[in-house]
Amino acid sequence: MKNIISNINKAFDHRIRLGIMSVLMVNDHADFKTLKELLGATDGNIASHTKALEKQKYIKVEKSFIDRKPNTRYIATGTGRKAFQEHLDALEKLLHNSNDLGKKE
Amino acid sequence: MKNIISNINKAFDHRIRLGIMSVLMVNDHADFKTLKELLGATDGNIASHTKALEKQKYIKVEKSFIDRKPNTRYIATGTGRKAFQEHLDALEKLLHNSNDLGKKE
DNA sequence: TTAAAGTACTTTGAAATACAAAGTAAAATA
DNA sequence: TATTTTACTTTGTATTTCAAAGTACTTTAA
Repeated sequence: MKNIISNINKAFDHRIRLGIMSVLMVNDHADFKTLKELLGATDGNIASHTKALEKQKYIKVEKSFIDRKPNTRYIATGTGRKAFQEHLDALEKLLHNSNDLGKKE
Repeated sequence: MKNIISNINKAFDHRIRLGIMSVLMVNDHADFKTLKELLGATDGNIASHTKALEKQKYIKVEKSFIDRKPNTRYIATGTGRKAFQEHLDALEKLLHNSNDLGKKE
């Protein structure tokens, strides 16, 4: 490993994306409105952050109509789950392991 | 609590700032070059991220000369340590607690 | 002793990202 | 039928991130 943050995934740097992934790890899906409320974010915010995660193939979108109204539902992909888990492991290491300069690796 | 990420500190969203704080939590100080090497970042990068943390009073800077060369040393402040610990607690909660939509809070 | 190379940063300005306001389109309500 | 609400999407600005270039020395080497 070259540096102590090399396994921290840039895609999860932002708290809203962290929140979205964290919700989608425990629930097999969540819709636009739910994410918006859970995260206290604006519409445009949810739209752009989900789009970013989608672009990375970390989540996928399913559009349908529920009660005649459009519904956008987000689901974590296998790739996304794996990437997020690896990110969490990296975080764990960064935070609990020694970045102690006294120790040589 | 209004939303599940309300206690996540925006100042620590970025992996480089996360890394800097994490290093400064276990070591009572670290200098510019050390941070740069540990984090695999460029000079300008370290300069701007430390400046951001400084602006928040989360770290402080001590400038001196070591072997006739300028040396910039960073130290986490009490405020910074507290804020970072709270951030970690919030992360812990977000990641391990239930954002399970099946459960009402 | 001066020229070239290295060290330790800081500044800068372009590129990428984040944001909320405004826009769209259909549904519910009055 | 008009008005409001719901569920998003688009847009333009504002902010942030980034590394290249700049500054101010110090060290080495001729």
